Amino acid sequence: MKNAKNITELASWLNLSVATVSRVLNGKGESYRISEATIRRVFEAAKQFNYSPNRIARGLKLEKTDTLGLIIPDVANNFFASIAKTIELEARKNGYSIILCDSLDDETAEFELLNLLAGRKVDGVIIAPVGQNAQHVKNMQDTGMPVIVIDRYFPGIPIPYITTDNYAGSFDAVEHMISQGHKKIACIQGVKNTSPNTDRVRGYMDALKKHGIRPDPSLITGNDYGEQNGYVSTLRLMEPKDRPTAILTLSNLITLGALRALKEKGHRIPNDISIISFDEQPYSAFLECPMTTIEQQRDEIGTLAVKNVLELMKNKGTKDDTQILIKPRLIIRESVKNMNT
Amino acid sequence: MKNAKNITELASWLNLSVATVSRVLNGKGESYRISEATIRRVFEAAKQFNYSPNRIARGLKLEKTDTLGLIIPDVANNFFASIAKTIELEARKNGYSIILCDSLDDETAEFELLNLLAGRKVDGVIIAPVGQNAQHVKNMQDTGMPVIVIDRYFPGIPIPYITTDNYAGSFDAVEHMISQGHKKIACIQGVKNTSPNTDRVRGYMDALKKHGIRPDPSLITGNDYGEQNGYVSTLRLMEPKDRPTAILTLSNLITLGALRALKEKGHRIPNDISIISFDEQPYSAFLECPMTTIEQQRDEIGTLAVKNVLELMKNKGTKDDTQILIKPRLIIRESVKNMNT
DNA sequence: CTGTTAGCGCTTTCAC
DNA sequence: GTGAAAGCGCTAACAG
Repeated sequence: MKNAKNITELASWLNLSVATVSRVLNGKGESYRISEATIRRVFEAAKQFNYSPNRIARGLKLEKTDTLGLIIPDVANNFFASIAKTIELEARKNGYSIILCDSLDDETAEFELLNLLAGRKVDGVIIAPVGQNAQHVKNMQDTGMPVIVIDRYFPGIPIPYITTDNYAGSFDAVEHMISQGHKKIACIQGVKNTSPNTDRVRGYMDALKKHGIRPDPSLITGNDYGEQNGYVSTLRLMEPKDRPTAILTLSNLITLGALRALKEKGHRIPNDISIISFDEQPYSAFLECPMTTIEQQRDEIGTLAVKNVLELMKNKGTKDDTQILIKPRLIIRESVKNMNT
Repeated sequence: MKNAKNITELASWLNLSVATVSRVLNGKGESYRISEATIRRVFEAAKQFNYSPNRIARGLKLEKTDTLGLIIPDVANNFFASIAKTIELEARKNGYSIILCDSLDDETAEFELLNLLAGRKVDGVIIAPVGQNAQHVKNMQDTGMPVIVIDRYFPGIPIPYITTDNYAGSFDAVEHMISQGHKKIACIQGVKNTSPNTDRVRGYMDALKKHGIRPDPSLITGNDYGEQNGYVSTLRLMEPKDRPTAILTLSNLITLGALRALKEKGHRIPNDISIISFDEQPYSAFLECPMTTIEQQRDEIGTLAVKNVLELMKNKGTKDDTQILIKPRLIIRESVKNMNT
C-alpha cells in the first residue's frame, strides 16, 4: 500500500481534479452536489493511501494555522503546567494545537516569543505575562492578534484577562489566621507592581485592618516569586525575638524556600510558626505539617482562556472586555496553629 | 509607522525585487554580492515596517517548519513538565518551536496525536510513549519522520531512545534498603510490559537475589503509574501482620497514593514502613518524613532528546541507533529506617 | 549585482 | 457534477 503525498497525486490516481477531491475531503461534497459514488471513491482512496492534507499549505491559503501560542513563565512549575495541560486539551478538542513557550520569567524573552508567535502565524495567543510592562502584549493585540492574558491583568490597559481573585484569596487566608488568634502576621511577596502581588498584598492588609490590626510594613517583605526569596525572607523574618506568629507566602516557590529556611533553623510548623501558602501542590497534604493552601482553579482558568481566545478569533475586530476573576479556594489543613486555646 | 505585511509590499516600497529582499533578509546578501547600500536599506526598511516573514509560506516552500512535536503522557506531572521545559528551551536555542501534546496516558490518543503532528509537518518528534505497543511510533518513523523516544524503549524495535537506567535506579535503591537491614521489601509497580517498569522490577529483584533474598511475587503488586494504584496497593500491602518493612514505589504518583494510604491508616514513615520513591519532586525534602528518592536526570534527557532529533534531521535517511541510558541518582534522606541498630 | 518567474499544496471562484 | 486556474508568501533556479 503506497502513500499519497499530496492531493494532486490522489486526484490523478482517482482521475478527478484536485478541486473535486478537495471539496469532498472538506465535507463540501453534498453542497457541491458531487455524486455519491465519487464521494465514496475519494474517501476510500484517501484512507487507502493514508493521505493527510498538508496543513501548512492549507494554512497559507486560508490564512489560519489552527494553532495557538501559549507563553508561560515556567513550564516546570506545577501551577503553570496544570494550566498548560488544560489549555492543550481544551484547544485540541476545538481543532487547535499549542505552541508552547517558556519565558523563563524574563521580559525580554517574552517579547521575543511574542514576535516568534506572530511570525508563526498562530491564530491567537494565551499569555501569562511576567513583567510590569504590558506594552509588547498590547502591541501584539493591536496588530489584530487575539490575545488573552491569564494569571494577571494590567490595570487600565484593555486586554482581556482571566485570573484568580487574588485579593479574595489573601483576604480569606488572613481572616482564617486571625480567627485562630494570630495578630502578628507577615507576608512574603512576589514581584511588586504586578497585579497578583498587588492584589494579594491588598487582601492581606485589608483583612488585617478589618480586624483592627495595623499592617506593619516591616512584616511585608520579599520581591519575587522564587524559592530563594522565600528562603532569605523567612530567615530574616524569624530572626527577631518578637517575630511573627504566622506567614502568608505568595507563591509555591516562596513556600518551598520558606520550608527550607525553617527546616534549616529547626523551626517547626505550626508550633513555632504558622503558614498559609498560595497554590495547592500535589504534595501539600503530605508535608511535615499538612499545608493550608489557597488553591487557584487552574482548570477553570485554562478552560476559560481557550474559550475566550476562540471567541475573540470568531469576532475579530470587535472589542472584547472580558475580565474574569475566579475565586480561589482556601484548603484548611494543619499549618495554622490555634492560638486561642 | 505602517507595517509591511509581506515581502512583496516591502520590496515594492524599496523599489527592489522580492528576490533581492529575500536574499538580504536571509543573510545571503554577501554571497550574492548585493551592494552594501542595498543591504542596509533593506534591513532598515524591514525594521522600520516591523516586517517579519511569514513562516508558513516559508515552510511550504522549504518543506520544513522549524517545529518539533512533543508528546508526553501528562503535562501536569512534574517529571514530564520538567523534561518539556528543557526540550522547549533547547529547541528554541536551535530555532525550533514545540507543539505540545498531552496523550493523557492513552494509546489511542497518542496514535491520533502522531497523525496530527504528521499533518502539521513537524520536522521531528520527541515522544514519551504510553503503551506497550510501538507500531504506530515505528510507522511514523518509517515515513521518514525523525523520531526520538524518551522515558522508555521498545526492546527489539530500532527506534532511537533516551531514557533513565531504570534497572540501576531500582538496584541501588534496594541495595540501600538492604544495607539498612531490610529483608521484606515490597514493590508497587507501574504498567507491566513497559520498559521502565520491567527494568525497575528487574533491578529490584536482582538486588534482592544478590543479597540472598528470594523475591516474593506477592510483594510485587500494582499495575499502573497512577495515584490510585499507589493507594490501593499500599493498603493491601500493609494489611497482614507479617507485612513488608519497606516499599519501593515506581512513580511519583504511586508514591502520592501510598502517602495517602499510610496517612489514612496512621502508619508513619520510616518507623512503621520505609519507602524509596522513583522521581524527585520539589517537595520531596519537606514531606512529613523527608523522602529518599531516585532522581532521574530530566535535564539531560531533555537536552539529549533535542540534540538527537536535530542530528536525525540532518542525517535523514541514515540509520541511527542511539540508545542512551542515563544513570539516575539516589538521594538519600530519611524515609528508610535503619533496622541494624 | 539584481530581476523574473516557477512552484511548494491547498482552496475557491468562475466556467461549463 | 466537475474542472481549470489563480493565488496565498516565500525561495531559488535561471537569466541577464
